[in-house]
Amino acid sequence: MTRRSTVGIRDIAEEAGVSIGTVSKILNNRIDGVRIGADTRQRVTEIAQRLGYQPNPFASALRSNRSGIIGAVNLNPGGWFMGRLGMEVQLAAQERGIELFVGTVKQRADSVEAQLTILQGQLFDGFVLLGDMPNYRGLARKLKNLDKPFVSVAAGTNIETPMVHTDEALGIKMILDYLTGLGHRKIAFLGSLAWPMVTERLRVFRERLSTQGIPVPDNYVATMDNPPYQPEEFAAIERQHRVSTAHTVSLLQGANPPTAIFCAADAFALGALKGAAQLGLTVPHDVSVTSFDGTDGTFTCQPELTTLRRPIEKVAQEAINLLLALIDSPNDPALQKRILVEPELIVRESCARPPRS
Amino acid sequence: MTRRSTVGIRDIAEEAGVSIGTVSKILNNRIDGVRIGADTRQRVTEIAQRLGYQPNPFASALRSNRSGIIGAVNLNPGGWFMGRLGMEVQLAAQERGIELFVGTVKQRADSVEAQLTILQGQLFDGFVLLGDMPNYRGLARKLKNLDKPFVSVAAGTNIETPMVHTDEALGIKMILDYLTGLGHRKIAFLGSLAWPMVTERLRVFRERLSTQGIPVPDNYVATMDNPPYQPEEFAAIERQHRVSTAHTVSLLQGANPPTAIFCAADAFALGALKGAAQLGLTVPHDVSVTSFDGTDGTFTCQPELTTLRRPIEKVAQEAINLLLALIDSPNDPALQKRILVEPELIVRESCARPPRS
DNA sequence: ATAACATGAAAAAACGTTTTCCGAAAACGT
DNA sequence: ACGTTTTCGGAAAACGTTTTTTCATGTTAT
Repeated sequence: MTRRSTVGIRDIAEEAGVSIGTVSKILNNRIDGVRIGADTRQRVTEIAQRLGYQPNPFASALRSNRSGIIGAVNLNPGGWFMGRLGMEVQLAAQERGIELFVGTVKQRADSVEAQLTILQGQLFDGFVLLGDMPNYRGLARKLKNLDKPFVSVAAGTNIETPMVHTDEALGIKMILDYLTGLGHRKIAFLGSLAWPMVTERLRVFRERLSTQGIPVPDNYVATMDNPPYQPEEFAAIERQHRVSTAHTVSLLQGANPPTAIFCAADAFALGALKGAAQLGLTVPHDVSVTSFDGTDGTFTCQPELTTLRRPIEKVAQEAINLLLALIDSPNDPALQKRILVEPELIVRESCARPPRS
Repeated sequence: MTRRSTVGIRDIAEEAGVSIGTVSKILNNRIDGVRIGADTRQRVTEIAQRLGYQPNPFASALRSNRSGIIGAVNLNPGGWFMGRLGMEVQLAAQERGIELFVGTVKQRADSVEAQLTILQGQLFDGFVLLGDMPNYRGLARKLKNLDKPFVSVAAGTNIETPMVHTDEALGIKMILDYLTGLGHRKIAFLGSLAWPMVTERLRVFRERLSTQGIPVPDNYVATMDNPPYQPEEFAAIERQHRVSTAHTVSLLQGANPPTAIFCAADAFALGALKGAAQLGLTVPHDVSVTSFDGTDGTFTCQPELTTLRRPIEKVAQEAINLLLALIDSPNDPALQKRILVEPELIVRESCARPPRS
């Protein structure tokens, strides 16, 4: 019994007494053009089953020019939200029976370039680009030249490519309405401008409050970094935490301290909690804190954070759906769209009415 | 100017006036058998460069039977540590110039089987299996039948395959010595036995304390679940948190409460922190808490946790190194080894001398 | 001077599929 | 009965590499 390396289409053909072409057509459910008798179809599928046939993905991809694999590049895999998003996107692809190859990008710009090289290889039928980075627009332009379908997911920058994102403007409005509804008028912003996305959040934050006639003094905007982009910033959770703690301390110690702190991501909110604690202040009694994203860290802390949860599974599913549609019909103008999914406000323990001073 | 779909080896050959076989040999740095003149070599590489040649991975893999891609199956991608490990393993592979395909497994047993099907396809040259699961041994046996090189990473179960893992026995000893050094004699264990790994930690915990003559009463062992395995348990961070909070409360309210709580993973330690807080107790003044893994959540909390950090980057690198070696020489008996990497005790704020009662 | 060998490169045979093209037989219409 | 379709399926070409085999040229040893 010579151990044949693997069972191939050839073996099935032999066993069934048909040609390999026929087997291929049957196994791929080809309906176009040529038809196959029900009985042969039955017999062949049965034999393939019995022999435990596993198609050789390389031969198949080589000939058909479709790999059945899609790629993902995560621009910030170390972040809590983005790390999770990578996983969910994978799950979503799996659900649809598709292989998804996640490429993790290191925190250096040249690494993104390296990933691009990979994408240039014809390994993928298409890909998703997860997250945000400075000069996202430039990156997107390069990707477009690859002319392979891709969708941008959770990118702050607005570009003219298919994308799915949380409706952040709505989310910010939800948080702010909640806060003002509690009576807050002195609301500070805490975040890092190293991400374009946070810059955008700050813009919407200001805009929304100004339409409500609520002033945002400059010293209420506590940002960790000004552009230009510091590459090492990315994913440095610990540094984010330390700096936001310090910022919170000075925010609350300054003149005319805010009664609520709007944090642009979960990691900042945990910093705010710690900063308040260091001053001996109680959240939410002395100051309210909200976070943005709603990752696991928002309920393992004390007090548990009121947060705007980005519906990460939904985002992932929409992204995969859109990409697969795009792969099927790359030129369908109806698919050149933005999908916005609604976030959810999760009210927990970190907000209360402002203290009457 | 007809737009040729992609530039191939054929174009290079034409341009250089050599045969495609020659081009292939040059581009792959083949030294065995046939030699190539230095001048042609030079010329061909130069042309390949200029034309921006990207090899077709499918053609290459089809003929050579090596894809240059390795796979990873993460058995618990939702966990803080394991989620991170998946990313690091990928980074480590990237560092070595290898593509790594991470397969995320959903929290159901049949999903693991599904992943196996993928692995059975000849897509990968080898793979790493990340993490732990009930009946790991059975899984490993099936994987062995695939006869493709693989290494087990961070698996609690001891099997006879190449593996890399943290030296957990050492780590537990480090924590326990630290705790007893502070004067603790009443040390409780908090964790979930849904993972075989935690069961093993409990065993070592008991063993070590017993050699020190320190008793571990049954009510000091607070485990979330008894086997058999509850599939949904996996990755359910929130539930872990809630239950460990409750366990801590009863631990500390019971008769003869412990003065220190050894938590078998970070998520449990955050639960312990919250449980203590709910009783109005202060950590570390009233009770000490240690955690295991040292993921990001251990410093964003209050007080910051003293933890045993598993050196995740090191583990990932060793795993990739071992796997690549194994792919090169699958039968080298010297590679059938276990690699243990040393953990690190990070002392922060959550431990102190026991209160004198 | 001739056999033996080394060197450099061309030619051709894989690799396992998918796809295109073609033909035999059966079914159908007049 | 004779063309004309339809139905089912075989034969063979492609896909872009890698690998093996073969073939010219020198070059050295006898």
